[in-house]
Amino acid sequence: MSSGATELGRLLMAAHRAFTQQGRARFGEYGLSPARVRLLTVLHRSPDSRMRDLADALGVSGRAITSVVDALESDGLVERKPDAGDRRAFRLTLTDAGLSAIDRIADLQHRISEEIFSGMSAEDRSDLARLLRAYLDTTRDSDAERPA
Amino acid sequence: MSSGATELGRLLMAAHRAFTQQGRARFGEYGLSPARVRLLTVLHRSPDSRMRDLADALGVSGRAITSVVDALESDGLVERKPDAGDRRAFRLTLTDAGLSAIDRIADLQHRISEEIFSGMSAEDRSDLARLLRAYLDTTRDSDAERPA
DNA sequence: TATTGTTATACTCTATAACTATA
DNA sequence: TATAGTTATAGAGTATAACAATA
Repeated sequence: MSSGATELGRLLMAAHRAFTQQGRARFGEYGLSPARVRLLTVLHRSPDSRMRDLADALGVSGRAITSVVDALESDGLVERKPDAGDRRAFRLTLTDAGLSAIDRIADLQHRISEEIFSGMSAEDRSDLARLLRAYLDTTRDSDAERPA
Repeated sequence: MSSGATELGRLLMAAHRAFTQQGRARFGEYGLSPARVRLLTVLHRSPDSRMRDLADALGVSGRAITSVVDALESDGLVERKPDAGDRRAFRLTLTDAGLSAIDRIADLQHRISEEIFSGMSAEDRSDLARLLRAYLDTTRDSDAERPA
């Protein structure tokens, strides 16, 4: 079954596309693009992160972080604050509006996901989640081996 | 377990990201961006498509198709040919170089997928493929109900 | 010297709107 | 009138490279 893996890749791409095309419009109503949602989510999990660390966590260039943070800051969702121990760096914090955005994101993710996965049985959903987690674990390992 | 669906959405996003970040660089070496790969693949499955039909199949605007086709045509991978029955329209065909690109795409997808999913057992991989297919079936149904 | 974050610049992908040529 | 595809224009997201300030 040598084409199994190829098929998996295609399925993963197709599933992602189906999922995001449903969600993009809903998030867009609140000015929440995928890149902004990802940065806010990571920042919420790791408060007071430096921009450099966010770039690493998100797997993008430092330049990309500047753009997204500029946009989020001008929308009042995050704030740059000087790093006490390193005057080159900024610490990012979520404003109250940013925390509200986090709530809205969680709510939207919940509702959209419920809608979108409602056609699958509970068992299939939990199996799918388990297998995706297993996949992510293996890629994280191979990433570590391949620091490039 | 009301957060199961939310978790699934996040996992799907993360898995897609892990997958594409591995593949993007490899495809990029051949000038094959995601949008170009998708168009070539759809065109290969539906030869002599009109641009309008490609836009619908890919779920993007007509404008986006013009850009991608311009790029592919200037790289010599596709050709615009007049539609015999409708002088407003073009039929797209893959050139020999385009067919070679299709072969390269298949080969790369195969190799990358093998690498990336090699950490999972054969059983987990086939289960994951089955569940992704099940998910895609349900979204295709709900798309049909929601022609928007 | 190395690192943090910025500015400068450019590319891909996408969108809407106005337009031309046809249907 | 409606449709196929284009040009004009714009915006998000990303990248590399050169730079400033700091480590």
